[in-house]
Amino acid sequence: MAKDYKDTLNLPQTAFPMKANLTQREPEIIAFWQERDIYSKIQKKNASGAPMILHDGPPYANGHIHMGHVLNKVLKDIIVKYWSMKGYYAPFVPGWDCHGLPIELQVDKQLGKEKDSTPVLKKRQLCREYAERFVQIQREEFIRLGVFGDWQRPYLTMDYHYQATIVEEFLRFLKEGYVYRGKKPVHWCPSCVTALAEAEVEYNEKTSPSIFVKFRLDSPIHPQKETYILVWTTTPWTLPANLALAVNPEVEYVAIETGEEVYILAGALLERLREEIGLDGKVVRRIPGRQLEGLKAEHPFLNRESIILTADFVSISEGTGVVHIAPGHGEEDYLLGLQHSLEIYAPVDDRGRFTIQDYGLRGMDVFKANSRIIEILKERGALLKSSEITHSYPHCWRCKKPVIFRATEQWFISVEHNHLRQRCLQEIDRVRWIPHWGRERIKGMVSQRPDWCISRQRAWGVPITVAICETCGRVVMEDAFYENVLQMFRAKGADSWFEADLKELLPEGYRCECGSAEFRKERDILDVWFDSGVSHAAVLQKDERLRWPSFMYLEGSDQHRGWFQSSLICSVGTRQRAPYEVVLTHGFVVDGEGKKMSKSLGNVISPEEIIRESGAEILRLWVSAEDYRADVRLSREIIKRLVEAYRKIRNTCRFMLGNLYDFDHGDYRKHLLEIDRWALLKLQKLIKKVTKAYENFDFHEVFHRIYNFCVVDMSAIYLDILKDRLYTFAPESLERRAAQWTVYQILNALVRLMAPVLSFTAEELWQHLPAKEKAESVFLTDFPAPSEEFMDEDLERRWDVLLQIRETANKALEEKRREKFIGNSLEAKLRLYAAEDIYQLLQQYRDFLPYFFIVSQVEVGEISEAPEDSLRDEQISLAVSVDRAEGEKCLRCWNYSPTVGSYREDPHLCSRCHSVLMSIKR
RNA sequence: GGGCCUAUAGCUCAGGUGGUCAGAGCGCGCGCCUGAUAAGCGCGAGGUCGAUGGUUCAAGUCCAUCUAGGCCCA
Repeated sequence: MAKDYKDTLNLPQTAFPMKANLTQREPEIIAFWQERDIYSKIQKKNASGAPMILHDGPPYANGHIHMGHVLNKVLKDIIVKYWSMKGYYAPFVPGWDCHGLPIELQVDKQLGKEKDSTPVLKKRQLCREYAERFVQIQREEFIRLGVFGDWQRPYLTMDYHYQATIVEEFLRFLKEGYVYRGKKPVHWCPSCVTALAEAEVEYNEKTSPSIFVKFRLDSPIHPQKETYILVWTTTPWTLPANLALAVNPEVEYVAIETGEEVYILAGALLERLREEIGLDGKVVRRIPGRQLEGLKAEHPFLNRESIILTADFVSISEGTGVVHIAPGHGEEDYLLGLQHSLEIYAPVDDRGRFTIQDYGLRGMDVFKANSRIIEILKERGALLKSSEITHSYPHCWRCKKPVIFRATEQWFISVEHNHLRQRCLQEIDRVRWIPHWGRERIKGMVSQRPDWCISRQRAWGVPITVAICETCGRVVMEDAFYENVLQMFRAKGADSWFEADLKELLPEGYRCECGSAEFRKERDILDVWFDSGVSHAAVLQKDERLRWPSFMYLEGSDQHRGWFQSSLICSVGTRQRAPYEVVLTHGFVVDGEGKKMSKSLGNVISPEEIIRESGAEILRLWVSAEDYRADVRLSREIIKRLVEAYRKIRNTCRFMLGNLYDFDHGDYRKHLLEIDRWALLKLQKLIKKVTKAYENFDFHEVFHRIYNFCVVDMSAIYLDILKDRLYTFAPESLERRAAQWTVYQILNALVRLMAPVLSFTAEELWQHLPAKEKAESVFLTDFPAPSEEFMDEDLERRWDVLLQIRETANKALEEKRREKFIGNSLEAKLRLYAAEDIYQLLQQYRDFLPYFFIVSQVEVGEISEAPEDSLRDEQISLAVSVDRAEGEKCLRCWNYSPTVGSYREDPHLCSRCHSVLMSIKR
C-alpha cells in the first residue's frame, strides 16, 4: 500500500460555505448592518466628502412592492453604495407618497355603506392609518432587498411639516400669479364624483354608439334642395352641448346630391361612407375646407346655431371629416372654443346627469341618455345611421367605470404665466438625461401640455388653503392670513384646515376689497402630483441630511410625465431651476417574451417568491445583469441562469478564500512569477472597466465584467494553474506566498468591486477575509483603484499569444482524451513545434510551460520537425502533438516524472515533492 | 391615432464614425477529473443580426416601410 500524501498538501480551508443559503443568511447580514449601524458610519465617514444626492422618488404607500419597485430601489442602491465607497457624501433618504385617491378608495371600500356618512376628518384618519401601514410594510420589504438608507427617518408626504411645505409652495405659486380658477373640461368620474388627473385615467375597451348626424346649413348650396353637413360621433350625449362644427382647412370637401338633399363631407371619405352608411348620389361640387369656415348650421334638435370652424386636428382617417365641437366636453373642443370665444358649456352635473330640461333629459345619466338622444335625432330626421363600435375609451383607474369629459370649476397653475413653459424647456436642455432620448421625450410633453389642473374634489389630500369672499369671489391675498395657516399646519397638520374657523385665521376685522367680511374656505384638495412635485422643497431643501438641488432623480420612464415633470414645474416655477442635474430612467419589468406583467396573463413574478426561493441577492444580480435602458425581462429561466452565475462567482471567491487560510500577510510582490503579474494585470483592467461602468451607470457591464473575470481569467486559467503551486509547494515557500499574496490582492479588490451589487455576498466574504486589520464592513472601505505598477502592455501581448497556444494545446489534449490515450492532462507530455517569434517565446517560457498547460512535460521544437499527425494552428504557425508523459506518477503532486522511484524511503515521490517534504520535516 | 423607445445564438450581453463583426459567458451535447466535490477542467454543436425594400463596390452597422413589444398620450 502506497503512502497517502494528502495531508502533506496545502489544500484549501475555509469556513465560508459553498452553499449560500441566502434565504437564511441575508436576514442575518441585515441584522449585522443594523446592529453595527453601518449606514450611519458610512455617512459619518463621508461627511466632508463632496455631496452626491440621489433624491428618492416616493413610491405610493399602497400594496406590497413588486418587481418595478425592486428594479428602481436596487438601481438607486447600487449607485449610492458606489458613490459612498468613492468617498462622496451620498445619504439616501427614502420617501413615500401618502395622499391620494387610491388610498381613499381603499378606505371607502372598507367603510362600505358608511363611506358617505363618515365625517371627513374620520375618513382622513383612516387614510392616514392605511398609508402608515403600507409604509411599514414596504419599508421592511425594501430593507430586505439590502437597500441602504435612513429607514428610521424616511420622508412622508403626510408628515405635518411636509404638508405645511406643500401649502407653502402652493402659496408661492398663488402669490406669483400662476394660480387661477377656470372652467375647463377635465376627466370626470361620475361614479367617484371627482375630477381625475391624467395619471388617474386608464384606457380600456368600451362599446359606444357610432352615429352619423346631419346638420342643416343656413345657406344651402343648391337652389332647391336643403344642404346638410355630415358629422360622426361616438358620444351622442355631448350633442346637447354642441356649439360648433370643425373642418380641416387643408382638406377637400365634396357636396353630393341625392334624391332630395345635398350632403357635405370630406372627399377622401366618400367611398368608404357610400358603403358604410349607404350614401348615394353624385358629387356636384368640391369645396376646400377653408371655404366652409364661418358658415352656420342648425343644431339638429335644439334651437341654436352651430358655427363652422377650421382646425388642424380634424382628421380624415375616420368619420366624415367634420367634427362636432362641444367646448365643455373635450380638450381640443375646449381649446378651439377658447380661440373663438365660445362658451365652455357643459349641461351635466357632478354625477353625470343632464341639467337641461329639453326633451325630458334633466336628471338622466349621460351614458343612458345616448339612446334617448339617438331617438330624438331619429324623430327629427337628423340621423343617417346608428350602430355600435368598440374602441379604447378612458376609464377611472380605481372604479374602472367609463369617465366623461366635463367642464367644471377647477384650480389651475398656468404654464404660460411668466413664461414658465419656456423656462422649463430651457432647464430640460441643461439637465443631463440618461438615456439621452429622455430629453426629447419630456420636451415633447412639456411643450404640449395644458395648464396644470391642481384641484381634486376628494377628502384625502392637502387642501387648497384659500379663503374666498362670499360676495365677490375674490381670493384673499393677505400675508398674515397665510402665515397663520402655515403655523397651524406645522403644528397640527392638514386636518386642521377642515375644522379651522376662518375668523381666527384672518386678521381681526379683515374685509375684502369689496367690503364684505364673509368668507368661505376652499374645500378642494391638491393633486397628489403637487405633493410629490414639491419634495425638492420639503425634503432636499429642508432636511439637514440633504442638499438642494439634488444631483440625480432616478425613476421609471413613465415619470417623464409624472414626477420628473411635476418636480420640474414646481422647482422652476418658484426657484428658477430644475431640482436635479441628471435624470436617469429605466424601463419596465416585462416577462420572458417582452410582454407586460399582468394578473390576467398570469405571468407575474413577485419579489417575495424570488427572495423565498433564491434570495434577494439574486434579485440584485438580476437588476445589474439587465440593461435597464430598455424594458427589463424577467422569467424563470433568467433567474435560473442568474442563480448559476451567482454560484460561480461565489465559488470562485470561496476558492480564493480557502487558499488564504495560512497566508502570513507579508509583502511578496518582489517574488511574483510572471503569471501572477498577468493575473494582477487582468485585475487592474477589471478595476478600470468596472469603475468606468459604474461611472456611466452601465451596471450590466459591471456584472458581465466581474462574471467573465471569475469564469475565464480566474477559474479556468489562473486558479486552475495555481493549484499545483498552492497545494504542493512548501507552505512558506516564496513561490506559494507570492501566489497567496496575488490571490489576496485579487480577492480583496473583487469583493469591493462587487459590493454595490452583490452586497450580501461581499459583506459575507469580507467578514471571512483574513487580515491583520480591516474595516468593520466592506462598505466602510474605499472602492478599489487600479495600480499602474501592474499595467504591463508587453506582458499582456506575450500572454495573449501564450493563451492562444494554450487553446490549441487543449484541443490536442482533448483529441487524445477522446482516443483514450490520456485521461488527466498530467498524463501527457506536450510537444510544441513553432517558428520564429513563437518559437522564441516558447523557449523563453520553457520551464513554466508544463504548469501553464497543466501537463507533466513540454518539449519545444522547430515547426519543420512537426510530425504529420500533429494538430496545427494555422493562424500562428504552430503544431502540437501529444505523447504519454515520461516516468511514473508522483503520488503527491500527481505529475509524471522520471525522478519518481529515486528515493528508497519514498519510492512514489518525484524529486520536487521529495525536497518539499524534506524541507517541511526540517 | 400621436410622441418616445426596443428587437444580435435557448438566456444575459459585446459589436466607435458601414468594409475578418457574426462575438463572449452561461445553458445544451460529449468527455476528463475526483486534492474548489450538490465543485473544477476541456472540446463541440447553436444565429439568413425581427421582416421587407432601398442607398452603397460593401450594411446588425445608413434610409424607408412593415411586424412584434414597452412607456406615455389621445
